[in-house]
Amino acid sequence: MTTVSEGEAPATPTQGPFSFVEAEHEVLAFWQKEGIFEESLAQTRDGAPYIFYDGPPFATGLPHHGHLVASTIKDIIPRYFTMKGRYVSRRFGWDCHGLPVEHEIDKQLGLSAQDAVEKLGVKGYNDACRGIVQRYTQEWRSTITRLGRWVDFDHDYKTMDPWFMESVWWVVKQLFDKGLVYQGQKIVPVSTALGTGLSNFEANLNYKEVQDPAITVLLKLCDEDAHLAIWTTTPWTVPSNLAVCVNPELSYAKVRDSERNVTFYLAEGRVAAYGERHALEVLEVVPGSALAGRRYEPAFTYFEEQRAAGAFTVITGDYVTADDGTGLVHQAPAFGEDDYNAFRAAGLEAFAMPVGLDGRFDAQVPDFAGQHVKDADREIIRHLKESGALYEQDVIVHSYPFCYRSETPLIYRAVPSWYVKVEQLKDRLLAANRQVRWVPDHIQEGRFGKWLDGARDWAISRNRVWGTPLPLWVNDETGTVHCIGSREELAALTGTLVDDLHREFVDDLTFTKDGEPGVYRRVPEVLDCWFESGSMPYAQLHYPFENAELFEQGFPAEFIAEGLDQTRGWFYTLTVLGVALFDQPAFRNVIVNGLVLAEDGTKMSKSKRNFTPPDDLMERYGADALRLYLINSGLVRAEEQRFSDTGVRELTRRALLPWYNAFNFFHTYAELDGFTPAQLAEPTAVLDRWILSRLQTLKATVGEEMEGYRLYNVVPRLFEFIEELTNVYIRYNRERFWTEGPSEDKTAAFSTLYRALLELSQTMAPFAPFLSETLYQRLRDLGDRSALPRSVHLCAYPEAEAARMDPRLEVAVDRMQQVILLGRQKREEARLGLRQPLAKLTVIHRDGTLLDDIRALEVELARELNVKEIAYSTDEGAFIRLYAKANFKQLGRRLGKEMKRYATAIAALGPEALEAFVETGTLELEGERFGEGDLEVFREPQPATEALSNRFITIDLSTELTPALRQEGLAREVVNRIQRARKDADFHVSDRITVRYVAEAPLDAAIEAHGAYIGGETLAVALVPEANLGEEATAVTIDGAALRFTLTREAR
RNA sequence: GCGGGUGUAGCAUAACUGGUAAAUGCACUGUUCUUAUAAAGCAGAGAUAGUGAGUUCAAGCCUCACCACCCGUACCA
Repeated sequence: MTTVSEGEAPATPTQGPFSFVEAEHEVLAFWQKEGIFEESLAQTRDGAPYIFYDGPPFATGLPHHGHLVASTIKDIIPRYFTMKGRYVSRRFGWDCHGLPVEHEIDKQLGLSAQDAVEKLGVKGYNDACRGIVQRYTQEWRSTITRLGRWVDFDHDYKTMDPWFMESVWWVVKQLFDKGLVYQGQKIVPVSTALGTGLSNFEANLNYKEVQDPAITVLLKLCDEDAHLAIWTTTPWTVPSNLAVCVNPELSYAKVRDSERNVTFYLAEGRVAAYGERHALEVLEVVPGSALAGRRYEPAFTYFEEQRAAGAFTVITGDYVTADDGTGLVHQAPAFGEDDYNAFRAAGLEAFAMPVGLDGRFDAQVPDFAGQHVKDADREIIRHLKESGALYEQDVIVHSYPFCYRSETPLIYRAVPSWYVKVEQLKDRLLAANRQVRWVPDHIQEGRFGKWLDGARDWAISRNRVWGTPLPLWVNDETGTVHCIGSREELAALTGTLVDDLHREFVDDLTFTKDGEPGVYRRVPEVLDCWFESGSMPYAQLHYPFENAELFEQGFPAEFIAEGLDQTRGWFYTLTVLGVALFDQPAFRNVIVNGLVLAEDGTKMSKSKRNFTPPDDLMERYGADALRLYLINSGLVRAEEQRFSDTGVRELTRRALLPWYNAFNFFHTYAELDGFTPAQLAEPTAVLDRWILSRLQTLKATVGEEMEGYRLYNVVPRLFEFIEELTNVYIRYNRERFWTEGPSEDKTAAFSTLYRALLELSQTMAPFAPFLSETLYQRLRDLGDRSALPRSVHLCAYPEAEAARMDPRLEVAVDRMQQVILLGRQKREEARLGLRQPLAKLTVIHRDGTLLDDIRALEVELARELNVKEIAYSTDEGAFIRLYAKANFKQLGRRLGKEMKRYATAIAALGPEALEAFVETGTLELEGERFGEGDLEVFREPQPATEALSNRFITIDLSTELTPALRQEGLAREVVNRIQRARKDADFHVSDRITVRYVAEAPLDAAIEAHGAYIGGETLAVALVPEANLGEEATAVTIDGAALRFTLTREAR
């Protein structure tokens, strides 16, 4: 064993504690000052393009944890492929239109959208929206940049840019020309207080338990003296009743109520329920199909003219059940989506819409005109009672959606709407989806595939103001629709060339066509903002007006990444438009991230303050730690995850800190020794070759995982490598770096550690871009700076080198570590601390080559286990016995049902049979022949030996203590106590001391015998026995013997 | 209600095409250690794998049912 026996102990690094956060800020400044991002693009400009689409976030809020996850992914993949030589342009996008912005305005003004537009005008309203859209851009830019994401903010795209909007118009026209656009009615939740339709999402925000009337109404059949019994909780829709729906598969009973003297039909399954309150006699049971097509008289006569269009007929629908009500469903197609769909399915044209967006009846229903529908319920019920149509009146408690802003009940109501025929595209959508690699893959057939499977036509129009106007002009006489696909076309038709396409610029533009009566006027709607984000691949390039070549090269995109919530959002709209326009998916690879929850498992919520804001987090732990934490979680495969600040800290502790410390160790001694990369030498030492082999494995596996977009497999590999680098390589090799004067071995050690640290920084650069850069720069500073690129991010991604791989060596080191484990175990059993030297360790394995490999690691082994001598033996028989287990995987396939029997027989095999098997490699047992690999042979110690083994290797450690060993152990204990006292006294590591002591036997003899050793270890110039030590002396007990001593610092 | 996902030690996570002592980190208990480390090393204890059934020589993994949680969708007469 070598120790630093004389001279100065190497100085510890002089800098204060390393601050990851500060270092990251320095790196950010460096990147910016030197234009490294731009350089990385310039450098790869001629490489194969790797197209990445950035999904635009809404510009109305600040970035939250979910954005950090997506941004981390969106940074890692592009950085990786850039280092692979691909040209990865990245521009940031902003989603500017849509409800959130309008809500902000409405909130500011305290007005409903309708009132606000009335007050400000379309132009004023849009100007207000425009004004707030960019409110948070600076915060976004700073947070995203702080996270280390490289993306071009200066050449961003905004969905409100006129050129972007023009491409969106072009997209609409493509669909229009393909006959995929039509007008229909969409049943939407309407807030009558705000006078506007809401999205389903908004409607879902505020459900309440309420009481509503539930009435049963009888409708007289035309061809029979009987009625149809319908049940509804919205009496106000009864005046608009146009049909009754039955399930053709259900049985319906014709019953007679003798008290009321009335006959009616209801589902057979509901007879019992109604029978509880009425005396009912079943006259006849018929299938629903028998009722289909029959006509009846409506309860109100306001829409008599609709009879010609097929109204007041019994239609059929599968959705009808006999779970509640009467099993006959009242149909008001203007007020229910099911109703509307059933009407379309039945091919009925009839339609009645007597209610305005304010929820009031209009003149079509004179009896209730001007009344709000909810207020009219009572009077309608009274009318029905008076006419005798009301059979039963009840109250039901159910959950019902309320407007989340005005707290009034929502109503469902038809709004004329423009649609894209998605259903017609379904097969092609599914085919396109099959060409996409999803991470995680279950989304392809699961969530997303199922969503496509159930796709409905897409309502793309919104009755809003702030958005891209729907480019449809309708002839006010003929009803002919003209779709405009560019500013130029608009100019050609209207004579006005506009710079902006928002409503205030195009609403008033009209045109006529030769030989056609009437004037073409624009429809009032704007586009669903999802249509715009779906158009992003084309519109961000202003395709086809500009960049046609660039676009065609880069479509579909190689890669996108967004949250699971985009299944119905961006993923969907991208796919629909990609298929509609080009019959292709819009992206080839997609990583879907999951929802970030607060630490308590609930949603992150600003009001609950159950999370640390992203910026604070990064200033406390650093962005690298955060990035690694995020990608080491289920978040990068669409699983939800509780976010824990301590988890981020943990990443620092487990990965970044040991990594930095490994570097710091290297750097300290490299500087002292003047090591430069110019001296780089090929190592020969076993552990050198070993750690470099492990480095190759790291590079190979990380590369593989990245090609499969499995970010979640990277950090575990990093942990492994860091662990081996610090706790094996450096720990076992420390002394090689301490030795004084030049030596080949020292140069090899420096070379190895340099190479490992340099390539580690390159391998980790996409994931932990800051620390990688910091360490890379400091490694680069050691030698000729021009020999390496200016930034780690300008390096080529390192590839595994086959020549440096040495699997056999990796096994040997693994076995050595097992020997160390076994040795410590043995010491533990014998209650012998590591400070007590032991005489001899014997490593036992029948394979002499393996023992030779281990012999190469003898120095390290002896030091780690504190033994004087190491012996090797291939004579396993003397120490252990063999036992065997069947290799289930291999044999199970061959033996099938016989497996169990043979497994038992194999387990019962004696040592002799196994010796023979190991010798010859074959074995015959109950008529079955077993070869190499069929059995797994394990070792266990012979009873009555001191040996210890695990499944792979065996040791024998002599635990006998000679007086000499004992004395040496005591000397080490003394060293330990003196060192602790030095530390307590705050002496510098290089301070010389004098020790005065008084010791009982046998300590006194040990100190005398090993005085030189003790002095060397503790830097004591003298060890002086001193009988009269003062009170202040340190008193300790070693092995029952007392020792008192004082330390005096020598003048330097 | 419907569709999808998840359920592994106190907590957070892992395991190749089903293959036989269920892995890791934190926390816990014990222990060791001054010369890179905001410490670290080693050992130990702790899991009826949500519950129940099925398929199989063999199930944490496949199938079915149920339960719980999450997401989406619908709330409808």
